Amino acid sequence: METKQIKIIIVDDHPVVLQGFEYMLQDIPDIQFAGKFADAASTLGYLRHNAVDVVLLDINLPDKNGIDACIEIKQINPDIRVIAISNINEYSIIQRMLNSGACGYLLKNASADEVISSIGKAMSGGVTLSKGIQDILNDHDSGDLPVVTRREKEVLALLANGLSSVEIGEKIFISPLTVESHRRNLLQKFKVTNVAALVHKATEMKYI
Amino acid sequence: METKQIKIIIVDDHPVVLQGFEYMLQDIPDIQFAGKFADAASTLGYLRHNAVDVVLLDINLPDKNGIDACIEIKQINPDIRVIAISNINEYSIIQRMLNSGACGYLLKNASADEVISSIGKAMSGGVTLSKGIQDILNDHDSGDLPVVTRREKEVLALLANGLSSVEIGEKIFISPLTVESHRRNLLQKFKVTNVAALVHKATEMKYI
DNA sequence: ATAGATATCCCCGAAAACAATGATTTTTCT
DNA sequence: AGAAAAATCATTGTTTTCGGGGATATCTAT
Repeated sequence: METKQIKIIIVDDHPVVLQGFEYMLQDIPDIQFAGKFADAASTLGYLRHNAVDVVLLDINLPDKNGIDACIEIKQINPDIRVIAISNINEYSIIQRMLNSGACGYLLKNASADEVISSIGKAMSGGVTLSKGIQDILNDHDSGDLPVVTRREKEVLALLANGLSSVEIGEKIFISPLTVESHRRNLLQKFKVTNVAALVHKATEMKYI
Repeated sequence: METKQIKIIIVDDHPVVLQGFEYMLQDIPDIQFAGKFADAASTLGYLRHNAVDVVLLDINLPDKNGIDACIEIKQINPDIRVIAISNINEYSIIQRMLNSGACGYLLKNASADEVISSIGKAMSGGVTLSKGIQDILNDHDSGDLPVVTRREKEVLALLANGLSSVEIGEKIFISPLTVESHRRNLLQKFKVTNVAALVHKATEMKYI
């Protein structure tokens, strides 16, 4: 009797990387390579109509960041195991990726063995991090990651587009005073003193 | 008699990509593969002490954007031919990369033939663009690219860090009034109405 | 149903940003 | 050397932000 194959797709905007992973995985008996995608939109479209076990998900996508993409994938089907792949070894990104439901974080220079074992662990409910990632996480107390609410995020994006508090208020039908509250909370959460720095920091941390 | 080999280095923060290019080029007789680098700092350090003919340069580097890196490479030695490699097919980036002295722009999914022919053309003084890139350039009038001066760029970076006009003035020893002039010029050049939008747009366009 | 988080709205005063011009001095390039 | 571009400083006035408070709602999950 044979066990069911693990259906897997890969999402990355680098064709080289897609090729590399496909080549790496195509001969593994337990793994069924089900597709390659270069952006979030096509991936989500596919996932809405096709069953998949594991998604290898890059953090840098052209149309959306990997964190939001991960959240949306989990909304479509919480059982899908998402493994983040990236070169970024910045604490804030890794941490938030895991908070968003990813069950692993691989660097792109991971070996084939490492990738395959991650997939195995992911299927059995475990979590895998690339070598070194664990160290990065340990070096930080988890107190310094801004947690922004839905509304705050909305305001943040509009601020980045140059709208004033009044304009934002008009746009999303709330009082400008409320906008200023959100704005003040954002400044506090990101520990900055004006919107310019807020936008910069939030962009770097991929909140926008 | 044999012609002199072309010395070439590759700069990219993706190990997979580095490997791919090395593999692709290692057996070409006219090409001497001289090194792989993952960031701008180590590349510039190497170039200051070693002669190189061609640099394949990624636009996304961890410590600096490819545009600035290219400018600095050309300062070290204007004879070095820089070929940009990237997935980004955004007009502003391509155009500015070429303005900065790059003599080619390849997408990362370029074929081996395409890469090798680009290197050849680069050595003979020509310019190569990947398929499709030329079309992108033609679709734009070259009027909409902000040209920022050195001082403006300096101010821009400090603005992004959250400094006020007064603070910036103190920091770079000019009157706050002058800072506001630069700031106003930046707002005009980027066609935005406040600093938040300026920082956002400038970051997207890799001016920061 | 009740606590805790989130979203909403309010007031005030100081500080900063923005808008519209204009002018002078340096640099830079041809 | 001369023109063009960049950098500098200035005036005046209006709008917006920011920081310090606080007060209700509304949602959410146990």
